[in-house]
Formats: sequence, structure tokens, C-alpha cells
Amino acid sequence: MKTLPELLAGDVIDAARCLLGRRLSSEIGGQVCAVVLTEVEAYGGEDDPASHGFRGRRTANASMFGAAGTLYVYRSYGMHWCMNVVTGPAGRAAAVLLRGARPVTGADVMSRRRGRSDHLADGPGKLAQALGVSGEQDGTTVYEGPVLLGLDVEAEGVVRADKRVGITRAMKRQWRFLLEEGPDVRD
DNA sequence: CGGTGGATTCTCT
DNA sequence: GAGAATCCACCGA
Repeated sequence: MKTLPELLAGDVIDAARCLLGRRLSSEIGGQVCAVVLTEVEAYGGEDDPASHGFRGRRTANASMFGAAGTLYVYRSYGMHWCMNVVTGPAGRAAAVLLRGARPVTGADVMSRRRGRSDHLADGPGKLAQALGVSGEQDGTTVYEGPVLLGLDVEAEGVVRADKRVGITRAMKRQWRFLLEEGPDVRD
């Protein structure tokens, strides 16, 4: 069994699959909360036309070229924040977009940040908002915080692969991975 | 140097 | 299911 640092240092698709079921926690603004990741997407570097790293290093995506375990946070559609965990060797620009999660602790904190009590983290923008993540956390690492990734898998389930969401290039790649827990696994 | 297009979410119909 | 909200780096000229 590989350790998390070993997994993140390796192939982005392997890393993406192995992030499912892990705990993601944050301590931001004095508030602590945690979720379990249920949906992720892999993005490559210059070989992946749908990736932010495709056209090379830019001001906004610099952290994507950082070391494995770096948090890459970007603004989406001018109003949301989305976060990625960088994988592979530094300079490689591959990362796993965290698309969705199930709240486990601090649901009250997340509800307050989200302004509602349901759909707390079932989307990339929602997940970042629920955890209080913004551009300020861009470039931090998931080993040092304030956004931390659990070293162990906490939830097992069936991993389903699907097409990535919201992109217009490289639509064919099924690099989106969902964790289907429990008995009510749907298609 | 201005237009444009998003790795989205919410609300209303 | 469609449309609005809302920003700015990047592209093409």
C-alpha cells in the first residue's frame, strides 16, 4: 500500500482515484470542518488540452506547477473558487480537481458559509466555499495546512469513471472519478 | 488594447 | 431547462 505522498508524487489518474474516500479538513478563520471526498477529476499538463496547465505557466496557475501536495486554487466564472491537489514532479502541471464531498464534521460552519443547510459540498465551488477556501490558500500544501488531507482512506466504495464536467476540449477522456458508497449504489 | 470565455451555482419557470 | 451573476488573464489584432 503506497502512502499518500507517494501516490501524489505519481500519476495523476492514480492519485485522483486514491483521493476518493479520504478526509479533507480545513482550519480557516478559526473554524474547523471536514469532509470525505466523493468526486474528483484528473487534469494533466501540456498533454491535456482541457487543463489549465496546457498553455504553460501563468500568474494564475503557477502553483499548479509546484510540488506534489500543493493546493492550487483558482477563480471560476469570476465568482467561485475551486481547488486542486497538485500531483507529479514539480514543473509537471498535473492536478486533481476536488469536485464534491460529503460533510463529516463542522456542518454548522459549512452551512453558515454556504448560506444554506443542504448541498453543502456537492460541487467544486460549493466544496471550496464550505471549507472557507479562497485564493489565500493557493500555494499552501495539504500536508501543512490550513487545508489538510487525511493520510488514510476512511470510506470505501465503488469507484466509477466518467467524462469530465464543464470543459470543451478533450471531452473523450474519462478522468472524472466518483465514489459510490453504501448499499444504494446507483448507476 | 478590447473582447471573450470559462474545471459554476442559483433561481425561476 | 434556461439565463443571469460577475471577473480578469489571455488571445488575437
